[in-house]
Amino acid sequence: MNQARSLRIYNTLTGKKEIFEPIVPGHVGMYVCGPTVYNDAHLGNCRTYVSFDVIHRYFRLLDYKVRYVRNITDVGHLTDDGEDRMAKGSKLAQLEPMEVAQRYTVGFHEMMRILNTLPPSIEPRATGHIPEQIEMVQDILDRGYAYEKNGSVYFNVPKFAAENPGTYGSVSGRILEDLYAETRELKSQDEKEHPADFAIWMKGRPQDLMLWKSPWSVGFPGWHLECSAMSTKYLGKTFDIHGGGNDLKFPHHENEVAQNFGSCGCAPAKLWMHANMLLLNNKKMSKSDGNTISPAELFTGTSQHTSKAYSPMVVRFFMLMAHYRSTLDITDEALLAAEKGFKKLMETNKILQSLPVDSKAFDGSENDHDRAILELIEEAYKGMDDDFNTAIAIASLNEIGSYVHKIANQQLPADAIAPWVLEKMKSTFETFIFNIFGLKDDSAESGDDGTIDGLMSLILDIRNHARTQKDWTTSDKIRDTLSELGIQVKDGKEGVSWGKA
RNA sequence: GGUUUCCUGGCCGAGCGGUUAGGCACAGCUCUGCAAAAGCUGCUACAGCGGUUCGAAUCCGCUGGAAACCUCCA
Repeated sequence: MNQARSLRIYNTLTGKKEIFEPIVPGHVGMYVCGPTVYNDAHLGNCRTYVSFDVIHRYFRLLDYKVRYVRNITDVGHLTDDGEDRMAKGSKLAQLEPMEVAQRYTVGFHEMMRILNTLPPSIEPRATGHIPEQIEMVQDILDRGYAYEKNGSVYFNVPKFAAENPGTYGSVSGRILEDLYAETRELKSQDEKEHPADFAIWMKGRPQDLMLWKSPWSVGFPGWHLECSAMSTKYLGKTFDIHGGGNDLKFPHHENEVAQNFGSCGCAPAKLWMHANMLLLNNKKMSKSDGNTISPAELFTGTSQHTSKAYSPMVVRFFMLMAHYRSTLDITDEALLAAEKGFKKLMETNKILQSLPVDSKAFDGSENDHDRAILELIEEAYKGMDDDFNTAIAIASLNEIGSYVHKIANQQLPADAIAPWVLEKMKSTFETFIFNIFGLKDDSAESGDDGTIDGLMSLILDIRNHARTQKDWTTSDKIRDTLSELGIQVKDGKEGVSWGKA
């Protein structure tokens, strides 16, 4: 696998798929907006990070050196009542703000681990980059795109937009005139010269808990500044990809672009990627309005919205069945279908890997089956090349799986497929399932050291013996009892196997 | 109110002008002591109405429905 493949990625800035061309050949710099750690990660967050995890993994598969930066925001986001989120969380729980941040950061990491996402290369925290943010505020002031009022500093949107045509609104598609018309008089905007302006430094009030010294006041950085400052620090002024959830387009990403542009005169990212929302009850999942399922509820089956528990890998697979730019509706039926599909794919892979390869029969020949399979393999990669279309890739694997079963069931002779093609099928499955999709077999976990396998093989041995004696009472009792325990006995042509139902 | 997106078979979901996407469910068959598992076969849909085109789910217009953003959210 190499970078010769032509990768097309949808760019929010242009509204089109573009051929990906890295700024530095062989390298990818990618920044993804991370979570604000003031409460538990919810499933919507997970979908975005799973999406970017697959993107990260695919770049790596293509042999790019990826620097993947995903921040932790542990300061600076105000709630609608004007209170800092971190402060609010800490007051409720009688904790230091950093205790709140720490608790939920740990929880977030744990969730990312459970969902088998690779860690980012750098995970900077907003509170660890206050000097960088102050510096950026100063740069913006120096370039004349901000003004100070009573110790707070505001970004001057109209001036910036007028002097830099085509920048403000490039991410969200918003037209400044509409913003003017629409921005009604909201509370506490008295200091702003224009309603579209936004704070890049806020003077602290007595009730604020997280405060830093700056040339303008003792206060804290603005809502969007940390991403601008940290992406610049670790990826440079202009880098390849900036990603995040769809709901961050405005105002967060729009203002980020303005800040970066305003401080250095250049665009931060060439390519902006946005993952779409996870839906529940046909509405966006949202922690603020309670329309949400926590991952824990999903994994334990305690949500009112689901009939049973779904494993993290089933949830991950469910997410991959849809394209990252589509909204995805979470329903019990859809999860059930994903669970079946996931188990079948994993089972198919097991069977495939156990098929013997007759290496001496290599003669470079191809028949129709071979060509069809090679075509399907190519389609799986083409799907990924086309804006990371995991749905296409999964469909292709399923079709290849059909050949696997036909051979395993001897509906197709073992030599119907050339050995080298069979080898390629094996490696393709391994690559896609584990390296690209980031799935893992979680059916057999529970820290078992082979005891269960041994017991099962003994039990199935006894059953088999009973069957040869035509002792159906005994053999059926074994099968039925195991079934009650959630273990399914599978009688195949090649012998008996078992799995958790 | 403004901006934008979406509307695909029983369900989920690809699709970006011309082939059956795929999965789940369902039905029939094969295998099997019975069953399950597995396989095979079937199930051909694109909100409605117009238009462009040799040809449209795919492009354009209108109508209807839904959602997102415009305020913190992935």
